[in-house]
Parts: sequence; structure tokens; C-alpha cells
Amino acid sequence: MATIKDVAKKAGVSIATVSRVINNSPKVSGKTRQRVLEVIRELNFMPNIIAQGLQTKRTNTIGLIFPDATSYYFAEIIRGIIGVVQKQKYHVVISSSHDENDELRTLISMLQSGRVDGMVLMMPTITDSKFLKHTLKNFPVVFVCTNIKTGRSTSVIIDNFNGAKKVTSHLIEHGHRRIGFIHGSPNNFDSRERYRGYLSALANAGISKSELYEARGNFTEQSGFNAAMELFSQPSPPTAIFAANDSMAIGAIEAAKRLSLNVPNDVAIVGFDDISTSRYVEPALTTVRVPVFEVGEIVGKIILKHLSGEGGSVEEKIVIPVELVVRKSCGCKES
Amino acid sequence: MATIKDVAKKAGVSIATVSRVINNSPKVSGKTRQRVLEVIRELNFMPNIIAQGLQTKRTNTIGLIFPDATSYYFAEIIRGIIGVVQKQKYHVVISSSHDENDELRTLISMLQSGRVDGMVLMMPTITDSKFLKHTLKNFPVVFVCTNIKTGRSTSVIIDNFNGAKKVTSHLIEHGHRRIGFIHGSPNNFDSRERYRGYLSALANAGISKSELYEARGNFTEQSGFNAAMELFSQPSPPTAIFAANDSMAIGAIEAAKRLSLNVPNDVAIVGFDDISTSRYVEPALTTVRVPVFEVGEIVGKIILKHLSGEGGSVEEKIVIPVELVVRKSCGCKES
DNA sequence: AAGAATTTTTAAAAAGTCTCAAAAAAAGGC
DNA sequence: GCCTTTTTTTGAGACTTTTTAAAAATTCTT
Repeated sequence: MATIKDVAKKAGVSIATVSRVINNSPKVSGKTRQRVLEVIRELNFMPNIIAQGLQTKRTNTIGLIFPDATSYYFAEIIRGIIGVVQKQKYHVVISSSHDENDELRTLISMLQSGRVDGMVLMMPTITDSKFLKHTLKNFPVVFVCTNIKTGRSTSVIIDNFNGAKKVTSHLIEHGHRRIGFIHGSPNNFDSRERYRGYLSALANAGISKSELYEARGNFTEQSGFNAAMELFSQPSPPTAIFAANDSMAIGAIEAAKRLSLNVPNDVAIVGFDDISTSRYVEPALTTVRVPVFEVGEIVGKIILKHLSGEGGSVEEKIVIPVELVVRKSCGCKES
Repeated sequence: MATIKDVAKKAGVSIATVSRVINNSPKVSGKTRQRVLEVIRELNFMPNIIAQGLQTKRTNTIGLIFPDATSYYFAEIIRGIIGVVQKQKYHVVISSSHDENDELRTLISMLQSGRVDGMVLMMPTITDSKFLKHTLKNFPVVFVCTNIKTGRSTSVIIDNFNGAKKVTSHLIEHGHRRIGFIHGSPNNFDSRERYRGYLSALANAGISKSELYEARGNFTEQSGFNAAMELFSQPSPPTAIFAANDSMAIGAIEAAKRLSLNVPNDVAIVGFDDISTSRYVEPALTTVRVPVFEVGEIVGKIILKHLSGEGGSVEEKIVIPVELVVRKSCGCKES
């Protein structure tokens, strides 16, 4: 592998000159630049990023931490991010984490070891934000689906509250009064907000909430199934269920089928996210569409903005609007 | 941020000694080690990976190049890889690519700039392998779903041939003789192999192939829909269709529904991959299950083996077995 | 107290960037 | 044209953080 020294020697200039050529410094004459460029091509020289980073303290790398879960959601966000940052010659290093400690460990190690210039954190579970705030002070970071503020951070969150409110209101318009809610993982930010939206819609309609109509899941289909079973076993079960995500809603539909309940006639079921499967379940799932890929792109743009340094301040919080997707499972006839 | 120098000064030793402590060298006395360790904790010191890499020529990073496509398939493989390599303190940098040139450019840049110790390449489209072989000579690399051999490579591929043969044979057992095939993207390795399996099953049953029963798609649902429409418009359309992946099969089912053809009575449709949606389409899709996550884990283990250097040679080619998943869309009554 | 063994330090190396000063070229004055 | 002055180019060497081999210092044996 050719180094800058080889280039310098072959071109008959000092390494400083070669460095200037590489970095497009104007302080080098046309002739010399041409000659150096030629040698670079000849030797197939590429500056060693490691050495470069040592001096400049920049790695052109963005760190990405996300939960280790099979999820269309995260996969698409990541795809969106990679798409935009790659265009600006940034690389992405990805870490997945099983739990909070894991997460923080990776985080710290990435930061302190100087491996990344900035980070995108998907930590939907609300954590000890005090610690986070301290370690991330003045480090460029974008939070996805968590609303934490550090010195130089932006939070990108989706409009869970209004989405949930809309879809719950839709159920109320169908005449439902006993509406169940299936929570996602405990402490999950999205789940909490969706719950708030659900409550708000109930309150607006003058329906009082009942603990009996709430069950806990963890965003998996299985947990949705179990939670729904629990709800159905009430003496007077809900006539509609809003699950905090589509996977659980699909599990709930399975549960209804198991008990020979017709969806949507005996029980209406709606979800959140609009994952690809939702169109195909029987009946097709009414849900709230989250533009996941676009969220990724926005996140990518924001972190780039943070890193470019120039160009003024970055907003602290960005709320992504969502859209009600009406299909069959809520009781609507036309899709 | 504390550097090794700070630690050395505070502990009253040379930086070499600190370095030895960091690297668990035995050439340092217990007392000194203790003292240094203490200071390290005090100053919250973490070695700068960049500087470390400059010296050791190791980055503890694995490069990953995969096609830029929404795909459960790739997302899961990546998840599998990250899971295993992370345990060995390796990081993963991901690049996605739109086309072949893109791919190669990223590849070269990752290699030459010394950013990664090894690579995993998912380039399912058959490329100019001569160039690849040249640039990757003696560089540790694992190919996924492509069968290319370089000096130090392993190919992990799934048993497309036998999977396709099994599922096609299953259709033949149902009595079908006019069996259509929907190709995936042109030059795609998986698609080609699945086609070979299809042909082999036909040949075994003494059915002669017909160009009329073949249509081209690109793995998307839409392309499957179009391809199926084309097949159905034949004067004597196929009574069964094998699509090279599930998404296209789902598109084909849509097409059948559009033409009011009953699946599986008027036309049987089967796919390949067993994506999560396949269970939920109506009728549930008969397909071939690919253990995607496990593929990722295997790939991870292999690249680690390559990188560890010791421990003998690594196999050149690993074929992952697949499994027929019989549901309703083939005409079977019991799932 | 010499020799051996162990521990620690010094200094070079890794591959670049960057500052500052020197050299070269260009411009200006006569 | 020749000698300054100014500007542009170039180069030498410091610097980034860590590892590592060789040299030096310390401790341990006998």
C-alpha cells in the first residue's frame, strides 16, 4: 500500500506538498499539483484515514446505536440515515444493544475512543437521562424517538400523541365506548405517548378510562396475543382494541380468531406504524402510518447539519406528522 | 479527554508502562499495575482507538456492504452479524449501494483507507468478479449469496437449488404440469439458482420447460403482480406459479385476485424466503424458509474466524439448508 | 557485590496534518 | 536589466496517540 511518503518521493516534492494537494489547499502551483496528482493515480494512493483522523480529530464516521430487535421500523430508519450521510462521504458504524447498560457502554466507548464524530441514538426506552446528558454534553447527537436534550442535540420524534388520538377517535366514531389499550414495552417513549393520545381521545368523548381495559405487551406479536386474551377474558370485554403497534394488533387479531370473535364485528382492532404486513392480515389493519424511511432521512440530514458546524443552529425538536390509514379492522366497509 | 500521557504523568511512570497495563502485558509489576489502573479509573481514560489502530494496523472494524433495498432479508442478516461480532469487540461499518459501481467504489475506499480489518459483501448481483478478485486478494472477506472465490474468502450461500426443487416438486405432486416461474432481478445469483432448481424439478417429472411460462420480475411485489398478469394472459395459462421470492408471490396472489382467480383452486402460487407477511396473506403462502438471522450469525462467526488468523483454515463455501413450509396457497388443506 | 532476572524508560515508528520559516517567483522602482 | 519588496510555493520539523524493541535501571540471587 502506497503512503504519502512514497508519493512525495516519486513526485520529487515534500510530503507537506502532497498533503496540500490531497486537501485541495490553494497554496500549491498548478504544475506541482498536476505532477503530484499523476503520481497519486499511478501509485493508487489513498490517504490512510486512521492517520488522517489522528491529526484532524475527525473520523468522518457517525455512530448509530439501536435496539437489537427484528424490526422493520429500525431497519428502515437506518436505511434512510445511511442513504443521506453516505452522500456526504460519511461512514456509519452500527451498534445494537440488548439493554440499557449495554447501550451506555457502547456509547461511552464510541465517544471516548474517538471513533465517531457524532451519533444517532435510538433508545426508545427512557433511561437515566441525567447520565446521558452529562456524557453527551457538547457532542453532536440526534435522538430518535426519545425526547432528551443535551448541549448539542436534536430529538426527532413522531407525532405519537396525535396519531393515537386520531385512531382512537375513529373507533369512538364507530360507536365504541369500551376501548382497550395494549401498552408496548414498559418505559417506552412511543408507547407512553400513544397512551396519552388514547386517553386524550377518550376524555374528549367523555369516556372515563378504566384500568380493566388496559393490558401490557412488549411490541411483539406474541405479547399482543396474550394481552388481547387477557382483555377478552373480562366480564364485559372491550368492543374495540387499540394496540400500541401493529405487531401487537396482529397478535390481537389472532387472539380474536382463536376465540371465534369476528373482527371487526365483535371487536374492532387497530394498530400503529403501518408495517407492511398490516395490509395483508385478514381483516386488513386500520392503523397509523409512520413514514419511517423519511424519518431516517431527516435524522441523517440533521446529524450532518450538526457536524458541518457552520450554518447556524439546529432545531431542538422535530415532530414527524403521521397519517391515519383506514382499512377494514376498525369496521369501515370501504378501504 | 485524558490521554495516555496524562495517565503516565499522574501515575509517575512512562507511557510505555501505561500501555503495557492497558494491554495486559505481564512485564509490569503488581504495584505499578495497581497504581496505573487506579489513575486510569480516576481520569476515566480510554485509549484512543485511532492512535491504537495507527500502530497496530487493526481497527477492530468489519465493513459491510449491502444493497440499498427495503428488505427483511438483509436487515436480519445484518442483525445476525452485528450480534456475533459485537461480542468480540468488533464494530461494524455499513455501506449501502445502489449499483455495482457504487459498491466497488465504497469497497475500494474502505479497503485502501485502512478503515476495516475485513469485509462482508452482499452483492447478490453477479459482477465483474475478476476485478473483485484482484482487489480483494488476501483480504479477509465473506461473500453472502454470491459464489466468488478470492484468496482469503468464504462464500455463504443458501441452498436455493434444493429449496426451489422441493417446492416445485411439491406443486408437481399436486398434479400441476403447467408451472410458471417468475424470475427475480436479472443476474441475481439467488434467482438463477432457484430457476435451476425449478428446471431440475420439471426435468425430473418429465415436464418440458416452456418460455411461455416464464416472466421477469425484480423481487418487488409490483413486479410480481405484473409478471403474473403476463402469465395469466397466455392462451393456456399456468395452473401454478413459483415466484423467486415471497414478495413477488404476494404480488402474484394480488394479480390472481384481480382476475377473480381463486388461489389455490384456479392457480397455485408459491414463493421463497418465508418473510413474515407470508403467514398472513390470504391464502397463507407456501414457501421455502430461509433462516436469515442464522445466516447472519454464521457469516459473523466466519469473518471473525478469518480475522483471528489462528485456528486453521476456513471453509471456502458454506451452504445453508432451507426448509419447505407448506401452507395453503399450494393447495394443501392442512397447514 | 557480581550476575541474572525483572521492571521501567527511552526513543523510534506508524501515516498523516499543520505551522512557520525559507526559498523561489513575481512585481515594482529606478 | 538589476536590486529590492512582496507574494506565492515549498520544505523542515513538530505534533497527534499509541505500540514496541532496545537500552537502562532496579531488584533479586547466591
